[in-house]
Amino acid sequence: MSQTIIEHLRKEAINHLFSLDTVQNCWSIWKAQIQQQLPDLNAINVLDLGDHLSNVFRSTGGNGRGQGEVSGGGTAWEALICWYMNLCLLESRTVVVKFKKRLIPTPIREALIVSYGASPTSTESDLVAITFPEKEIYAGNKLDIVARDHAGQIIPTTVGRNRFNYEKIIDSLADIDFSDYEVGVIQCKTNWNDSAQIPMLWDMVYASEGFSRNQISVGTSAYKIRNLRKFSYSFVTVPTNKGSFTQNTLAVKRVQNISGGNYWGQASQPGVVYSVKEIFGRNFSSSTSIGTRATLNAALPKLSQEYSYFDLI
DNA sequence: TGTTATGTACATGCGGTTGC
DNA sequence: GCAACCGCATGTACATAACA
Repeated sequence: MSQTIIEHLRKEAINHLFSLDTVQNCWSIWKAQIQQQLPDLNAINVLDLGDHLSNVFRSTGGNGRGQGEVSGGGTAWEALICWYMNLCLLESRTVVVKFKKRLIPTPIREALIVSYGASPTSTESDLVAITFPEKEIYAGNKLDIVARDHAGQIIPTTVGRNRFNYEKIIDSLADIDFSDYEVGVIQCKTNWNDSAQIPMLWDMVYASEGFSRNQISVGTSAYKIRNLRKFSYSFVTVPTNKGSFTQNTLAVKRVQNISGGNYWGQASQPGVVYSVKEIFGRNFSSSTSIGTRATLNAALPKLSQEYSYFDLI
């Protein structure tokens, strides 16, 4: 079956999620919760899952790998958001990847590196949303892609036992088309208190692109985020901590103005926080020419076959 | 002025990833 | 396969504001 390089990456990204112990332990419970919210499988219902993700996440609270007891629970939240976003973005040009070196094109990874003096500090291991250019090569069969390395040699499309040569090819394509790529970093946190200053500060650093006096720099000489078509930084929280969230809460103020916006897994609260389902319209509107809803409606019937790796049906 | 309520910051221990 | 490193969540201590 033919597959685009974009859908190849999406499948790899989702398979990676399911390989995590944390996800495996939670998935059967989450799946039941998610299916409850989908009486009928259509784009509106799938997108509206965003209003219920916090409840889905909390449903695995008490069974040993609880978000309350075990540190590292943030992994579970990140994975859930990653799964949800990729489902909603099916067949669009945007893929959300939980930070894994092998899956992120090198040029993009380098553009996100923040250096403090001589030491590079990579961005934290959060989600990276990559919107690929609207070009023929990304829409066709991945095995038909003709890409060349720095020496001008054609890169073979498969290596080893017929494995798609993803890393080499995507590095080459991302290098050539760098200025047509859009990148969104999505910082996931389960709580919403002082930790909100982390995304706030990172957003400032990225927005400033470094402070020469303090030898802080963003990206490498070859790849800068300002050369991307678009860059955004977003914050998505559950949140697990108690408390009221109003326009005046410090934690809210901290993330209210970050470039990609702030979201949670519940219904939007005007002036305070958006439901995570709004992230598509706000940050990834260019990912499809006919709109997220229409694209998704066309893709959903294939969920039981071609896209069975989502393990929803 | 003393007490209570609210909000913010810190310290600890553990899981996941990456490099060797 | 192993070990080191990095980032995460929670509980609690601390600071300040509100109130009697």
